[in-house]
Amino acid sequence: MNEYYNEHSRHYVGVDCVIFGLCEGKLNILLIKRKMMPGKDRWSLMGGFVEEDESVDDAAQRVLYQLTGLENVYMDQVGTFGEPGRDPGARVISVAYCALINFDEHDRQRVSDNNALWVPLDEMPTLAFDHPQIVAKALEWLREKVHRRPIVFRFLPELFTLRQLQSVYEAILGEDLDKRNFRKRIAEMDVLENTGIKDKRHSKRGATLYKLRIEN
Amino acid sequence: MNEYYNEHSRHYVGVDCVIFGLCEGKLNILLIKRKMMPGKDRWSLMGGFVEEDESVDDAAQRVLYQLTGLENVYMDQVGTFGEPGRDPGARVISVAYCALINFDEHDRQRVSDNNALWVPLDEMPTLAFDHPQIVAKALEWLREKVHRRPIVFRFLPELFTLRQLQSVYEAILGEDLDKRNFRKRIAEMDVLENTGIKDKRHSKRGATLYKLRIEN
DNA sequence: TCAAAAGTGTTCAGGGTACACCCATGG
DNA sequence: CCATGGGTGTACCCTGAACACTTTTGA
Repeated sequence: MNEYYNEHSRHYVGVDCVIFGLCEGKLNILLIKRKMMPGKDRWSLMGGFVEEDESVDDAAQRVLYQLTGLENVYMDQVGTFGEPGRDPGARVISVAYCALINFDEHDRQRVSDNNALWVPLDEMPTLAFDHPQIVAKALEWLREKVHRRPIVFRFLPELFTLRQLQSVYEAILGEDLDKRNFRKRIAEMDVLENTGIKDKRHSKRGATLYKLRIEN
Repeated sequence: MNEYYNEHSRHYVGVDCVIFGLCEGKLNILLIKRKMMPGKDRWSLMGGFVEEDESVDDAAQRVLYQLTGLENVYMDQVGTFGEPGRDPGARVISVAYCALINFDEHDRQRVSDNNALWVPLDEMPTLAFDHPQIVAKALEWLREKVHRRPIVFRFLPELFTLRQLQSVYEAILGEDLDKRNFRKRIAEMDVLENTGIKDKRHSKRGATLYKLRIEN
């Protein structure tokens, strides 16, 4: 390390995770009620700091693991937030990440240990700091991405019915979709494999269970 | 500041600017030849550090100003790069920004003072560090954004002809466009104002000069 | 008068949307 | 035998792509 670097300031760098999951047919977000200052008792995103020899992406994965017990989850950056006053406790530059997880696979014990709660998007409380902007940006990112990439499967179990899949899209986009058009579009995507198994939990006839073809 | 923060590491945070401009009908990028280690004598993006009470966005604007003399330029984040080894000199987490500038308005003196050069995209040398990935991401960002927002006007002077505008799109997208379809699409965008002035520098008949309507 | 760039509409194909009925089965 | 959710095809519209000729005027 040479003088060139020493002239400059160093900063705390954080990651904040916008964690989405599907619960009872609604898009939910995982929030924590802060136990510490700053922002004590206010709702916020789960965050953490980037440590010495850790990449920023790894820090996000670590924070997600800590809260949900999930590893190797698909996460994407939604933006970096670097206003000097954004965290009233200290200058923290934060990189925001978005994660899509399968609600049924996460570790509920960890969630409650972290004082966290799943909240439907339409009942979201006002968040601390600049977290409202972060969530807004994450949602925008999600709605745009959904049109281009088969990412919604992250919300579902390995096997799922077309009705379930449609519900996920409807929850994300916030609008009802036409069943026939939806199925046609999915078929054109050509990413599903019919398992031949029927799920009779929700109908007498039984709905075909599909899974995502491996390459996706 | 409390103990909660003190347990964590602090990092140098940088900004790297991918600066695009249009020169002789080609999309160019502004690169510097590094005068210092690490990466001495190699080509790279113009960068800088985020200082104590400066927002990350402001740091990017400052770096852009230093190199081009331009202020209040439209810049957008293209991503944050945080692998521990990305800068061999020290751990630097870098936020990459993309700027679209009007080539004719920039300060050439500053560019040469900074040992910088405009390079057409198709003649770009191999860049130092992870800058090749940064540029790739910026280009992807630009090509996608162009479809959705009227941003290409940033490359042009206040008054411009439709032919000029079409050339900008062609340079960005890397393909020729149909003149009539192009004009129809632009008309539908409904963001241009006909000034009634003719530019006779390139044709005897003269091409109508347009300008962007203020609200955009 | 001609070379050189500006300007202008129509046709066609493909994708997206609207829409209604039969199927299988458990109770 | 019927209520419940699963599954399927067609007609229309609109957007995006292909395509060629007339206008103006300085040299």
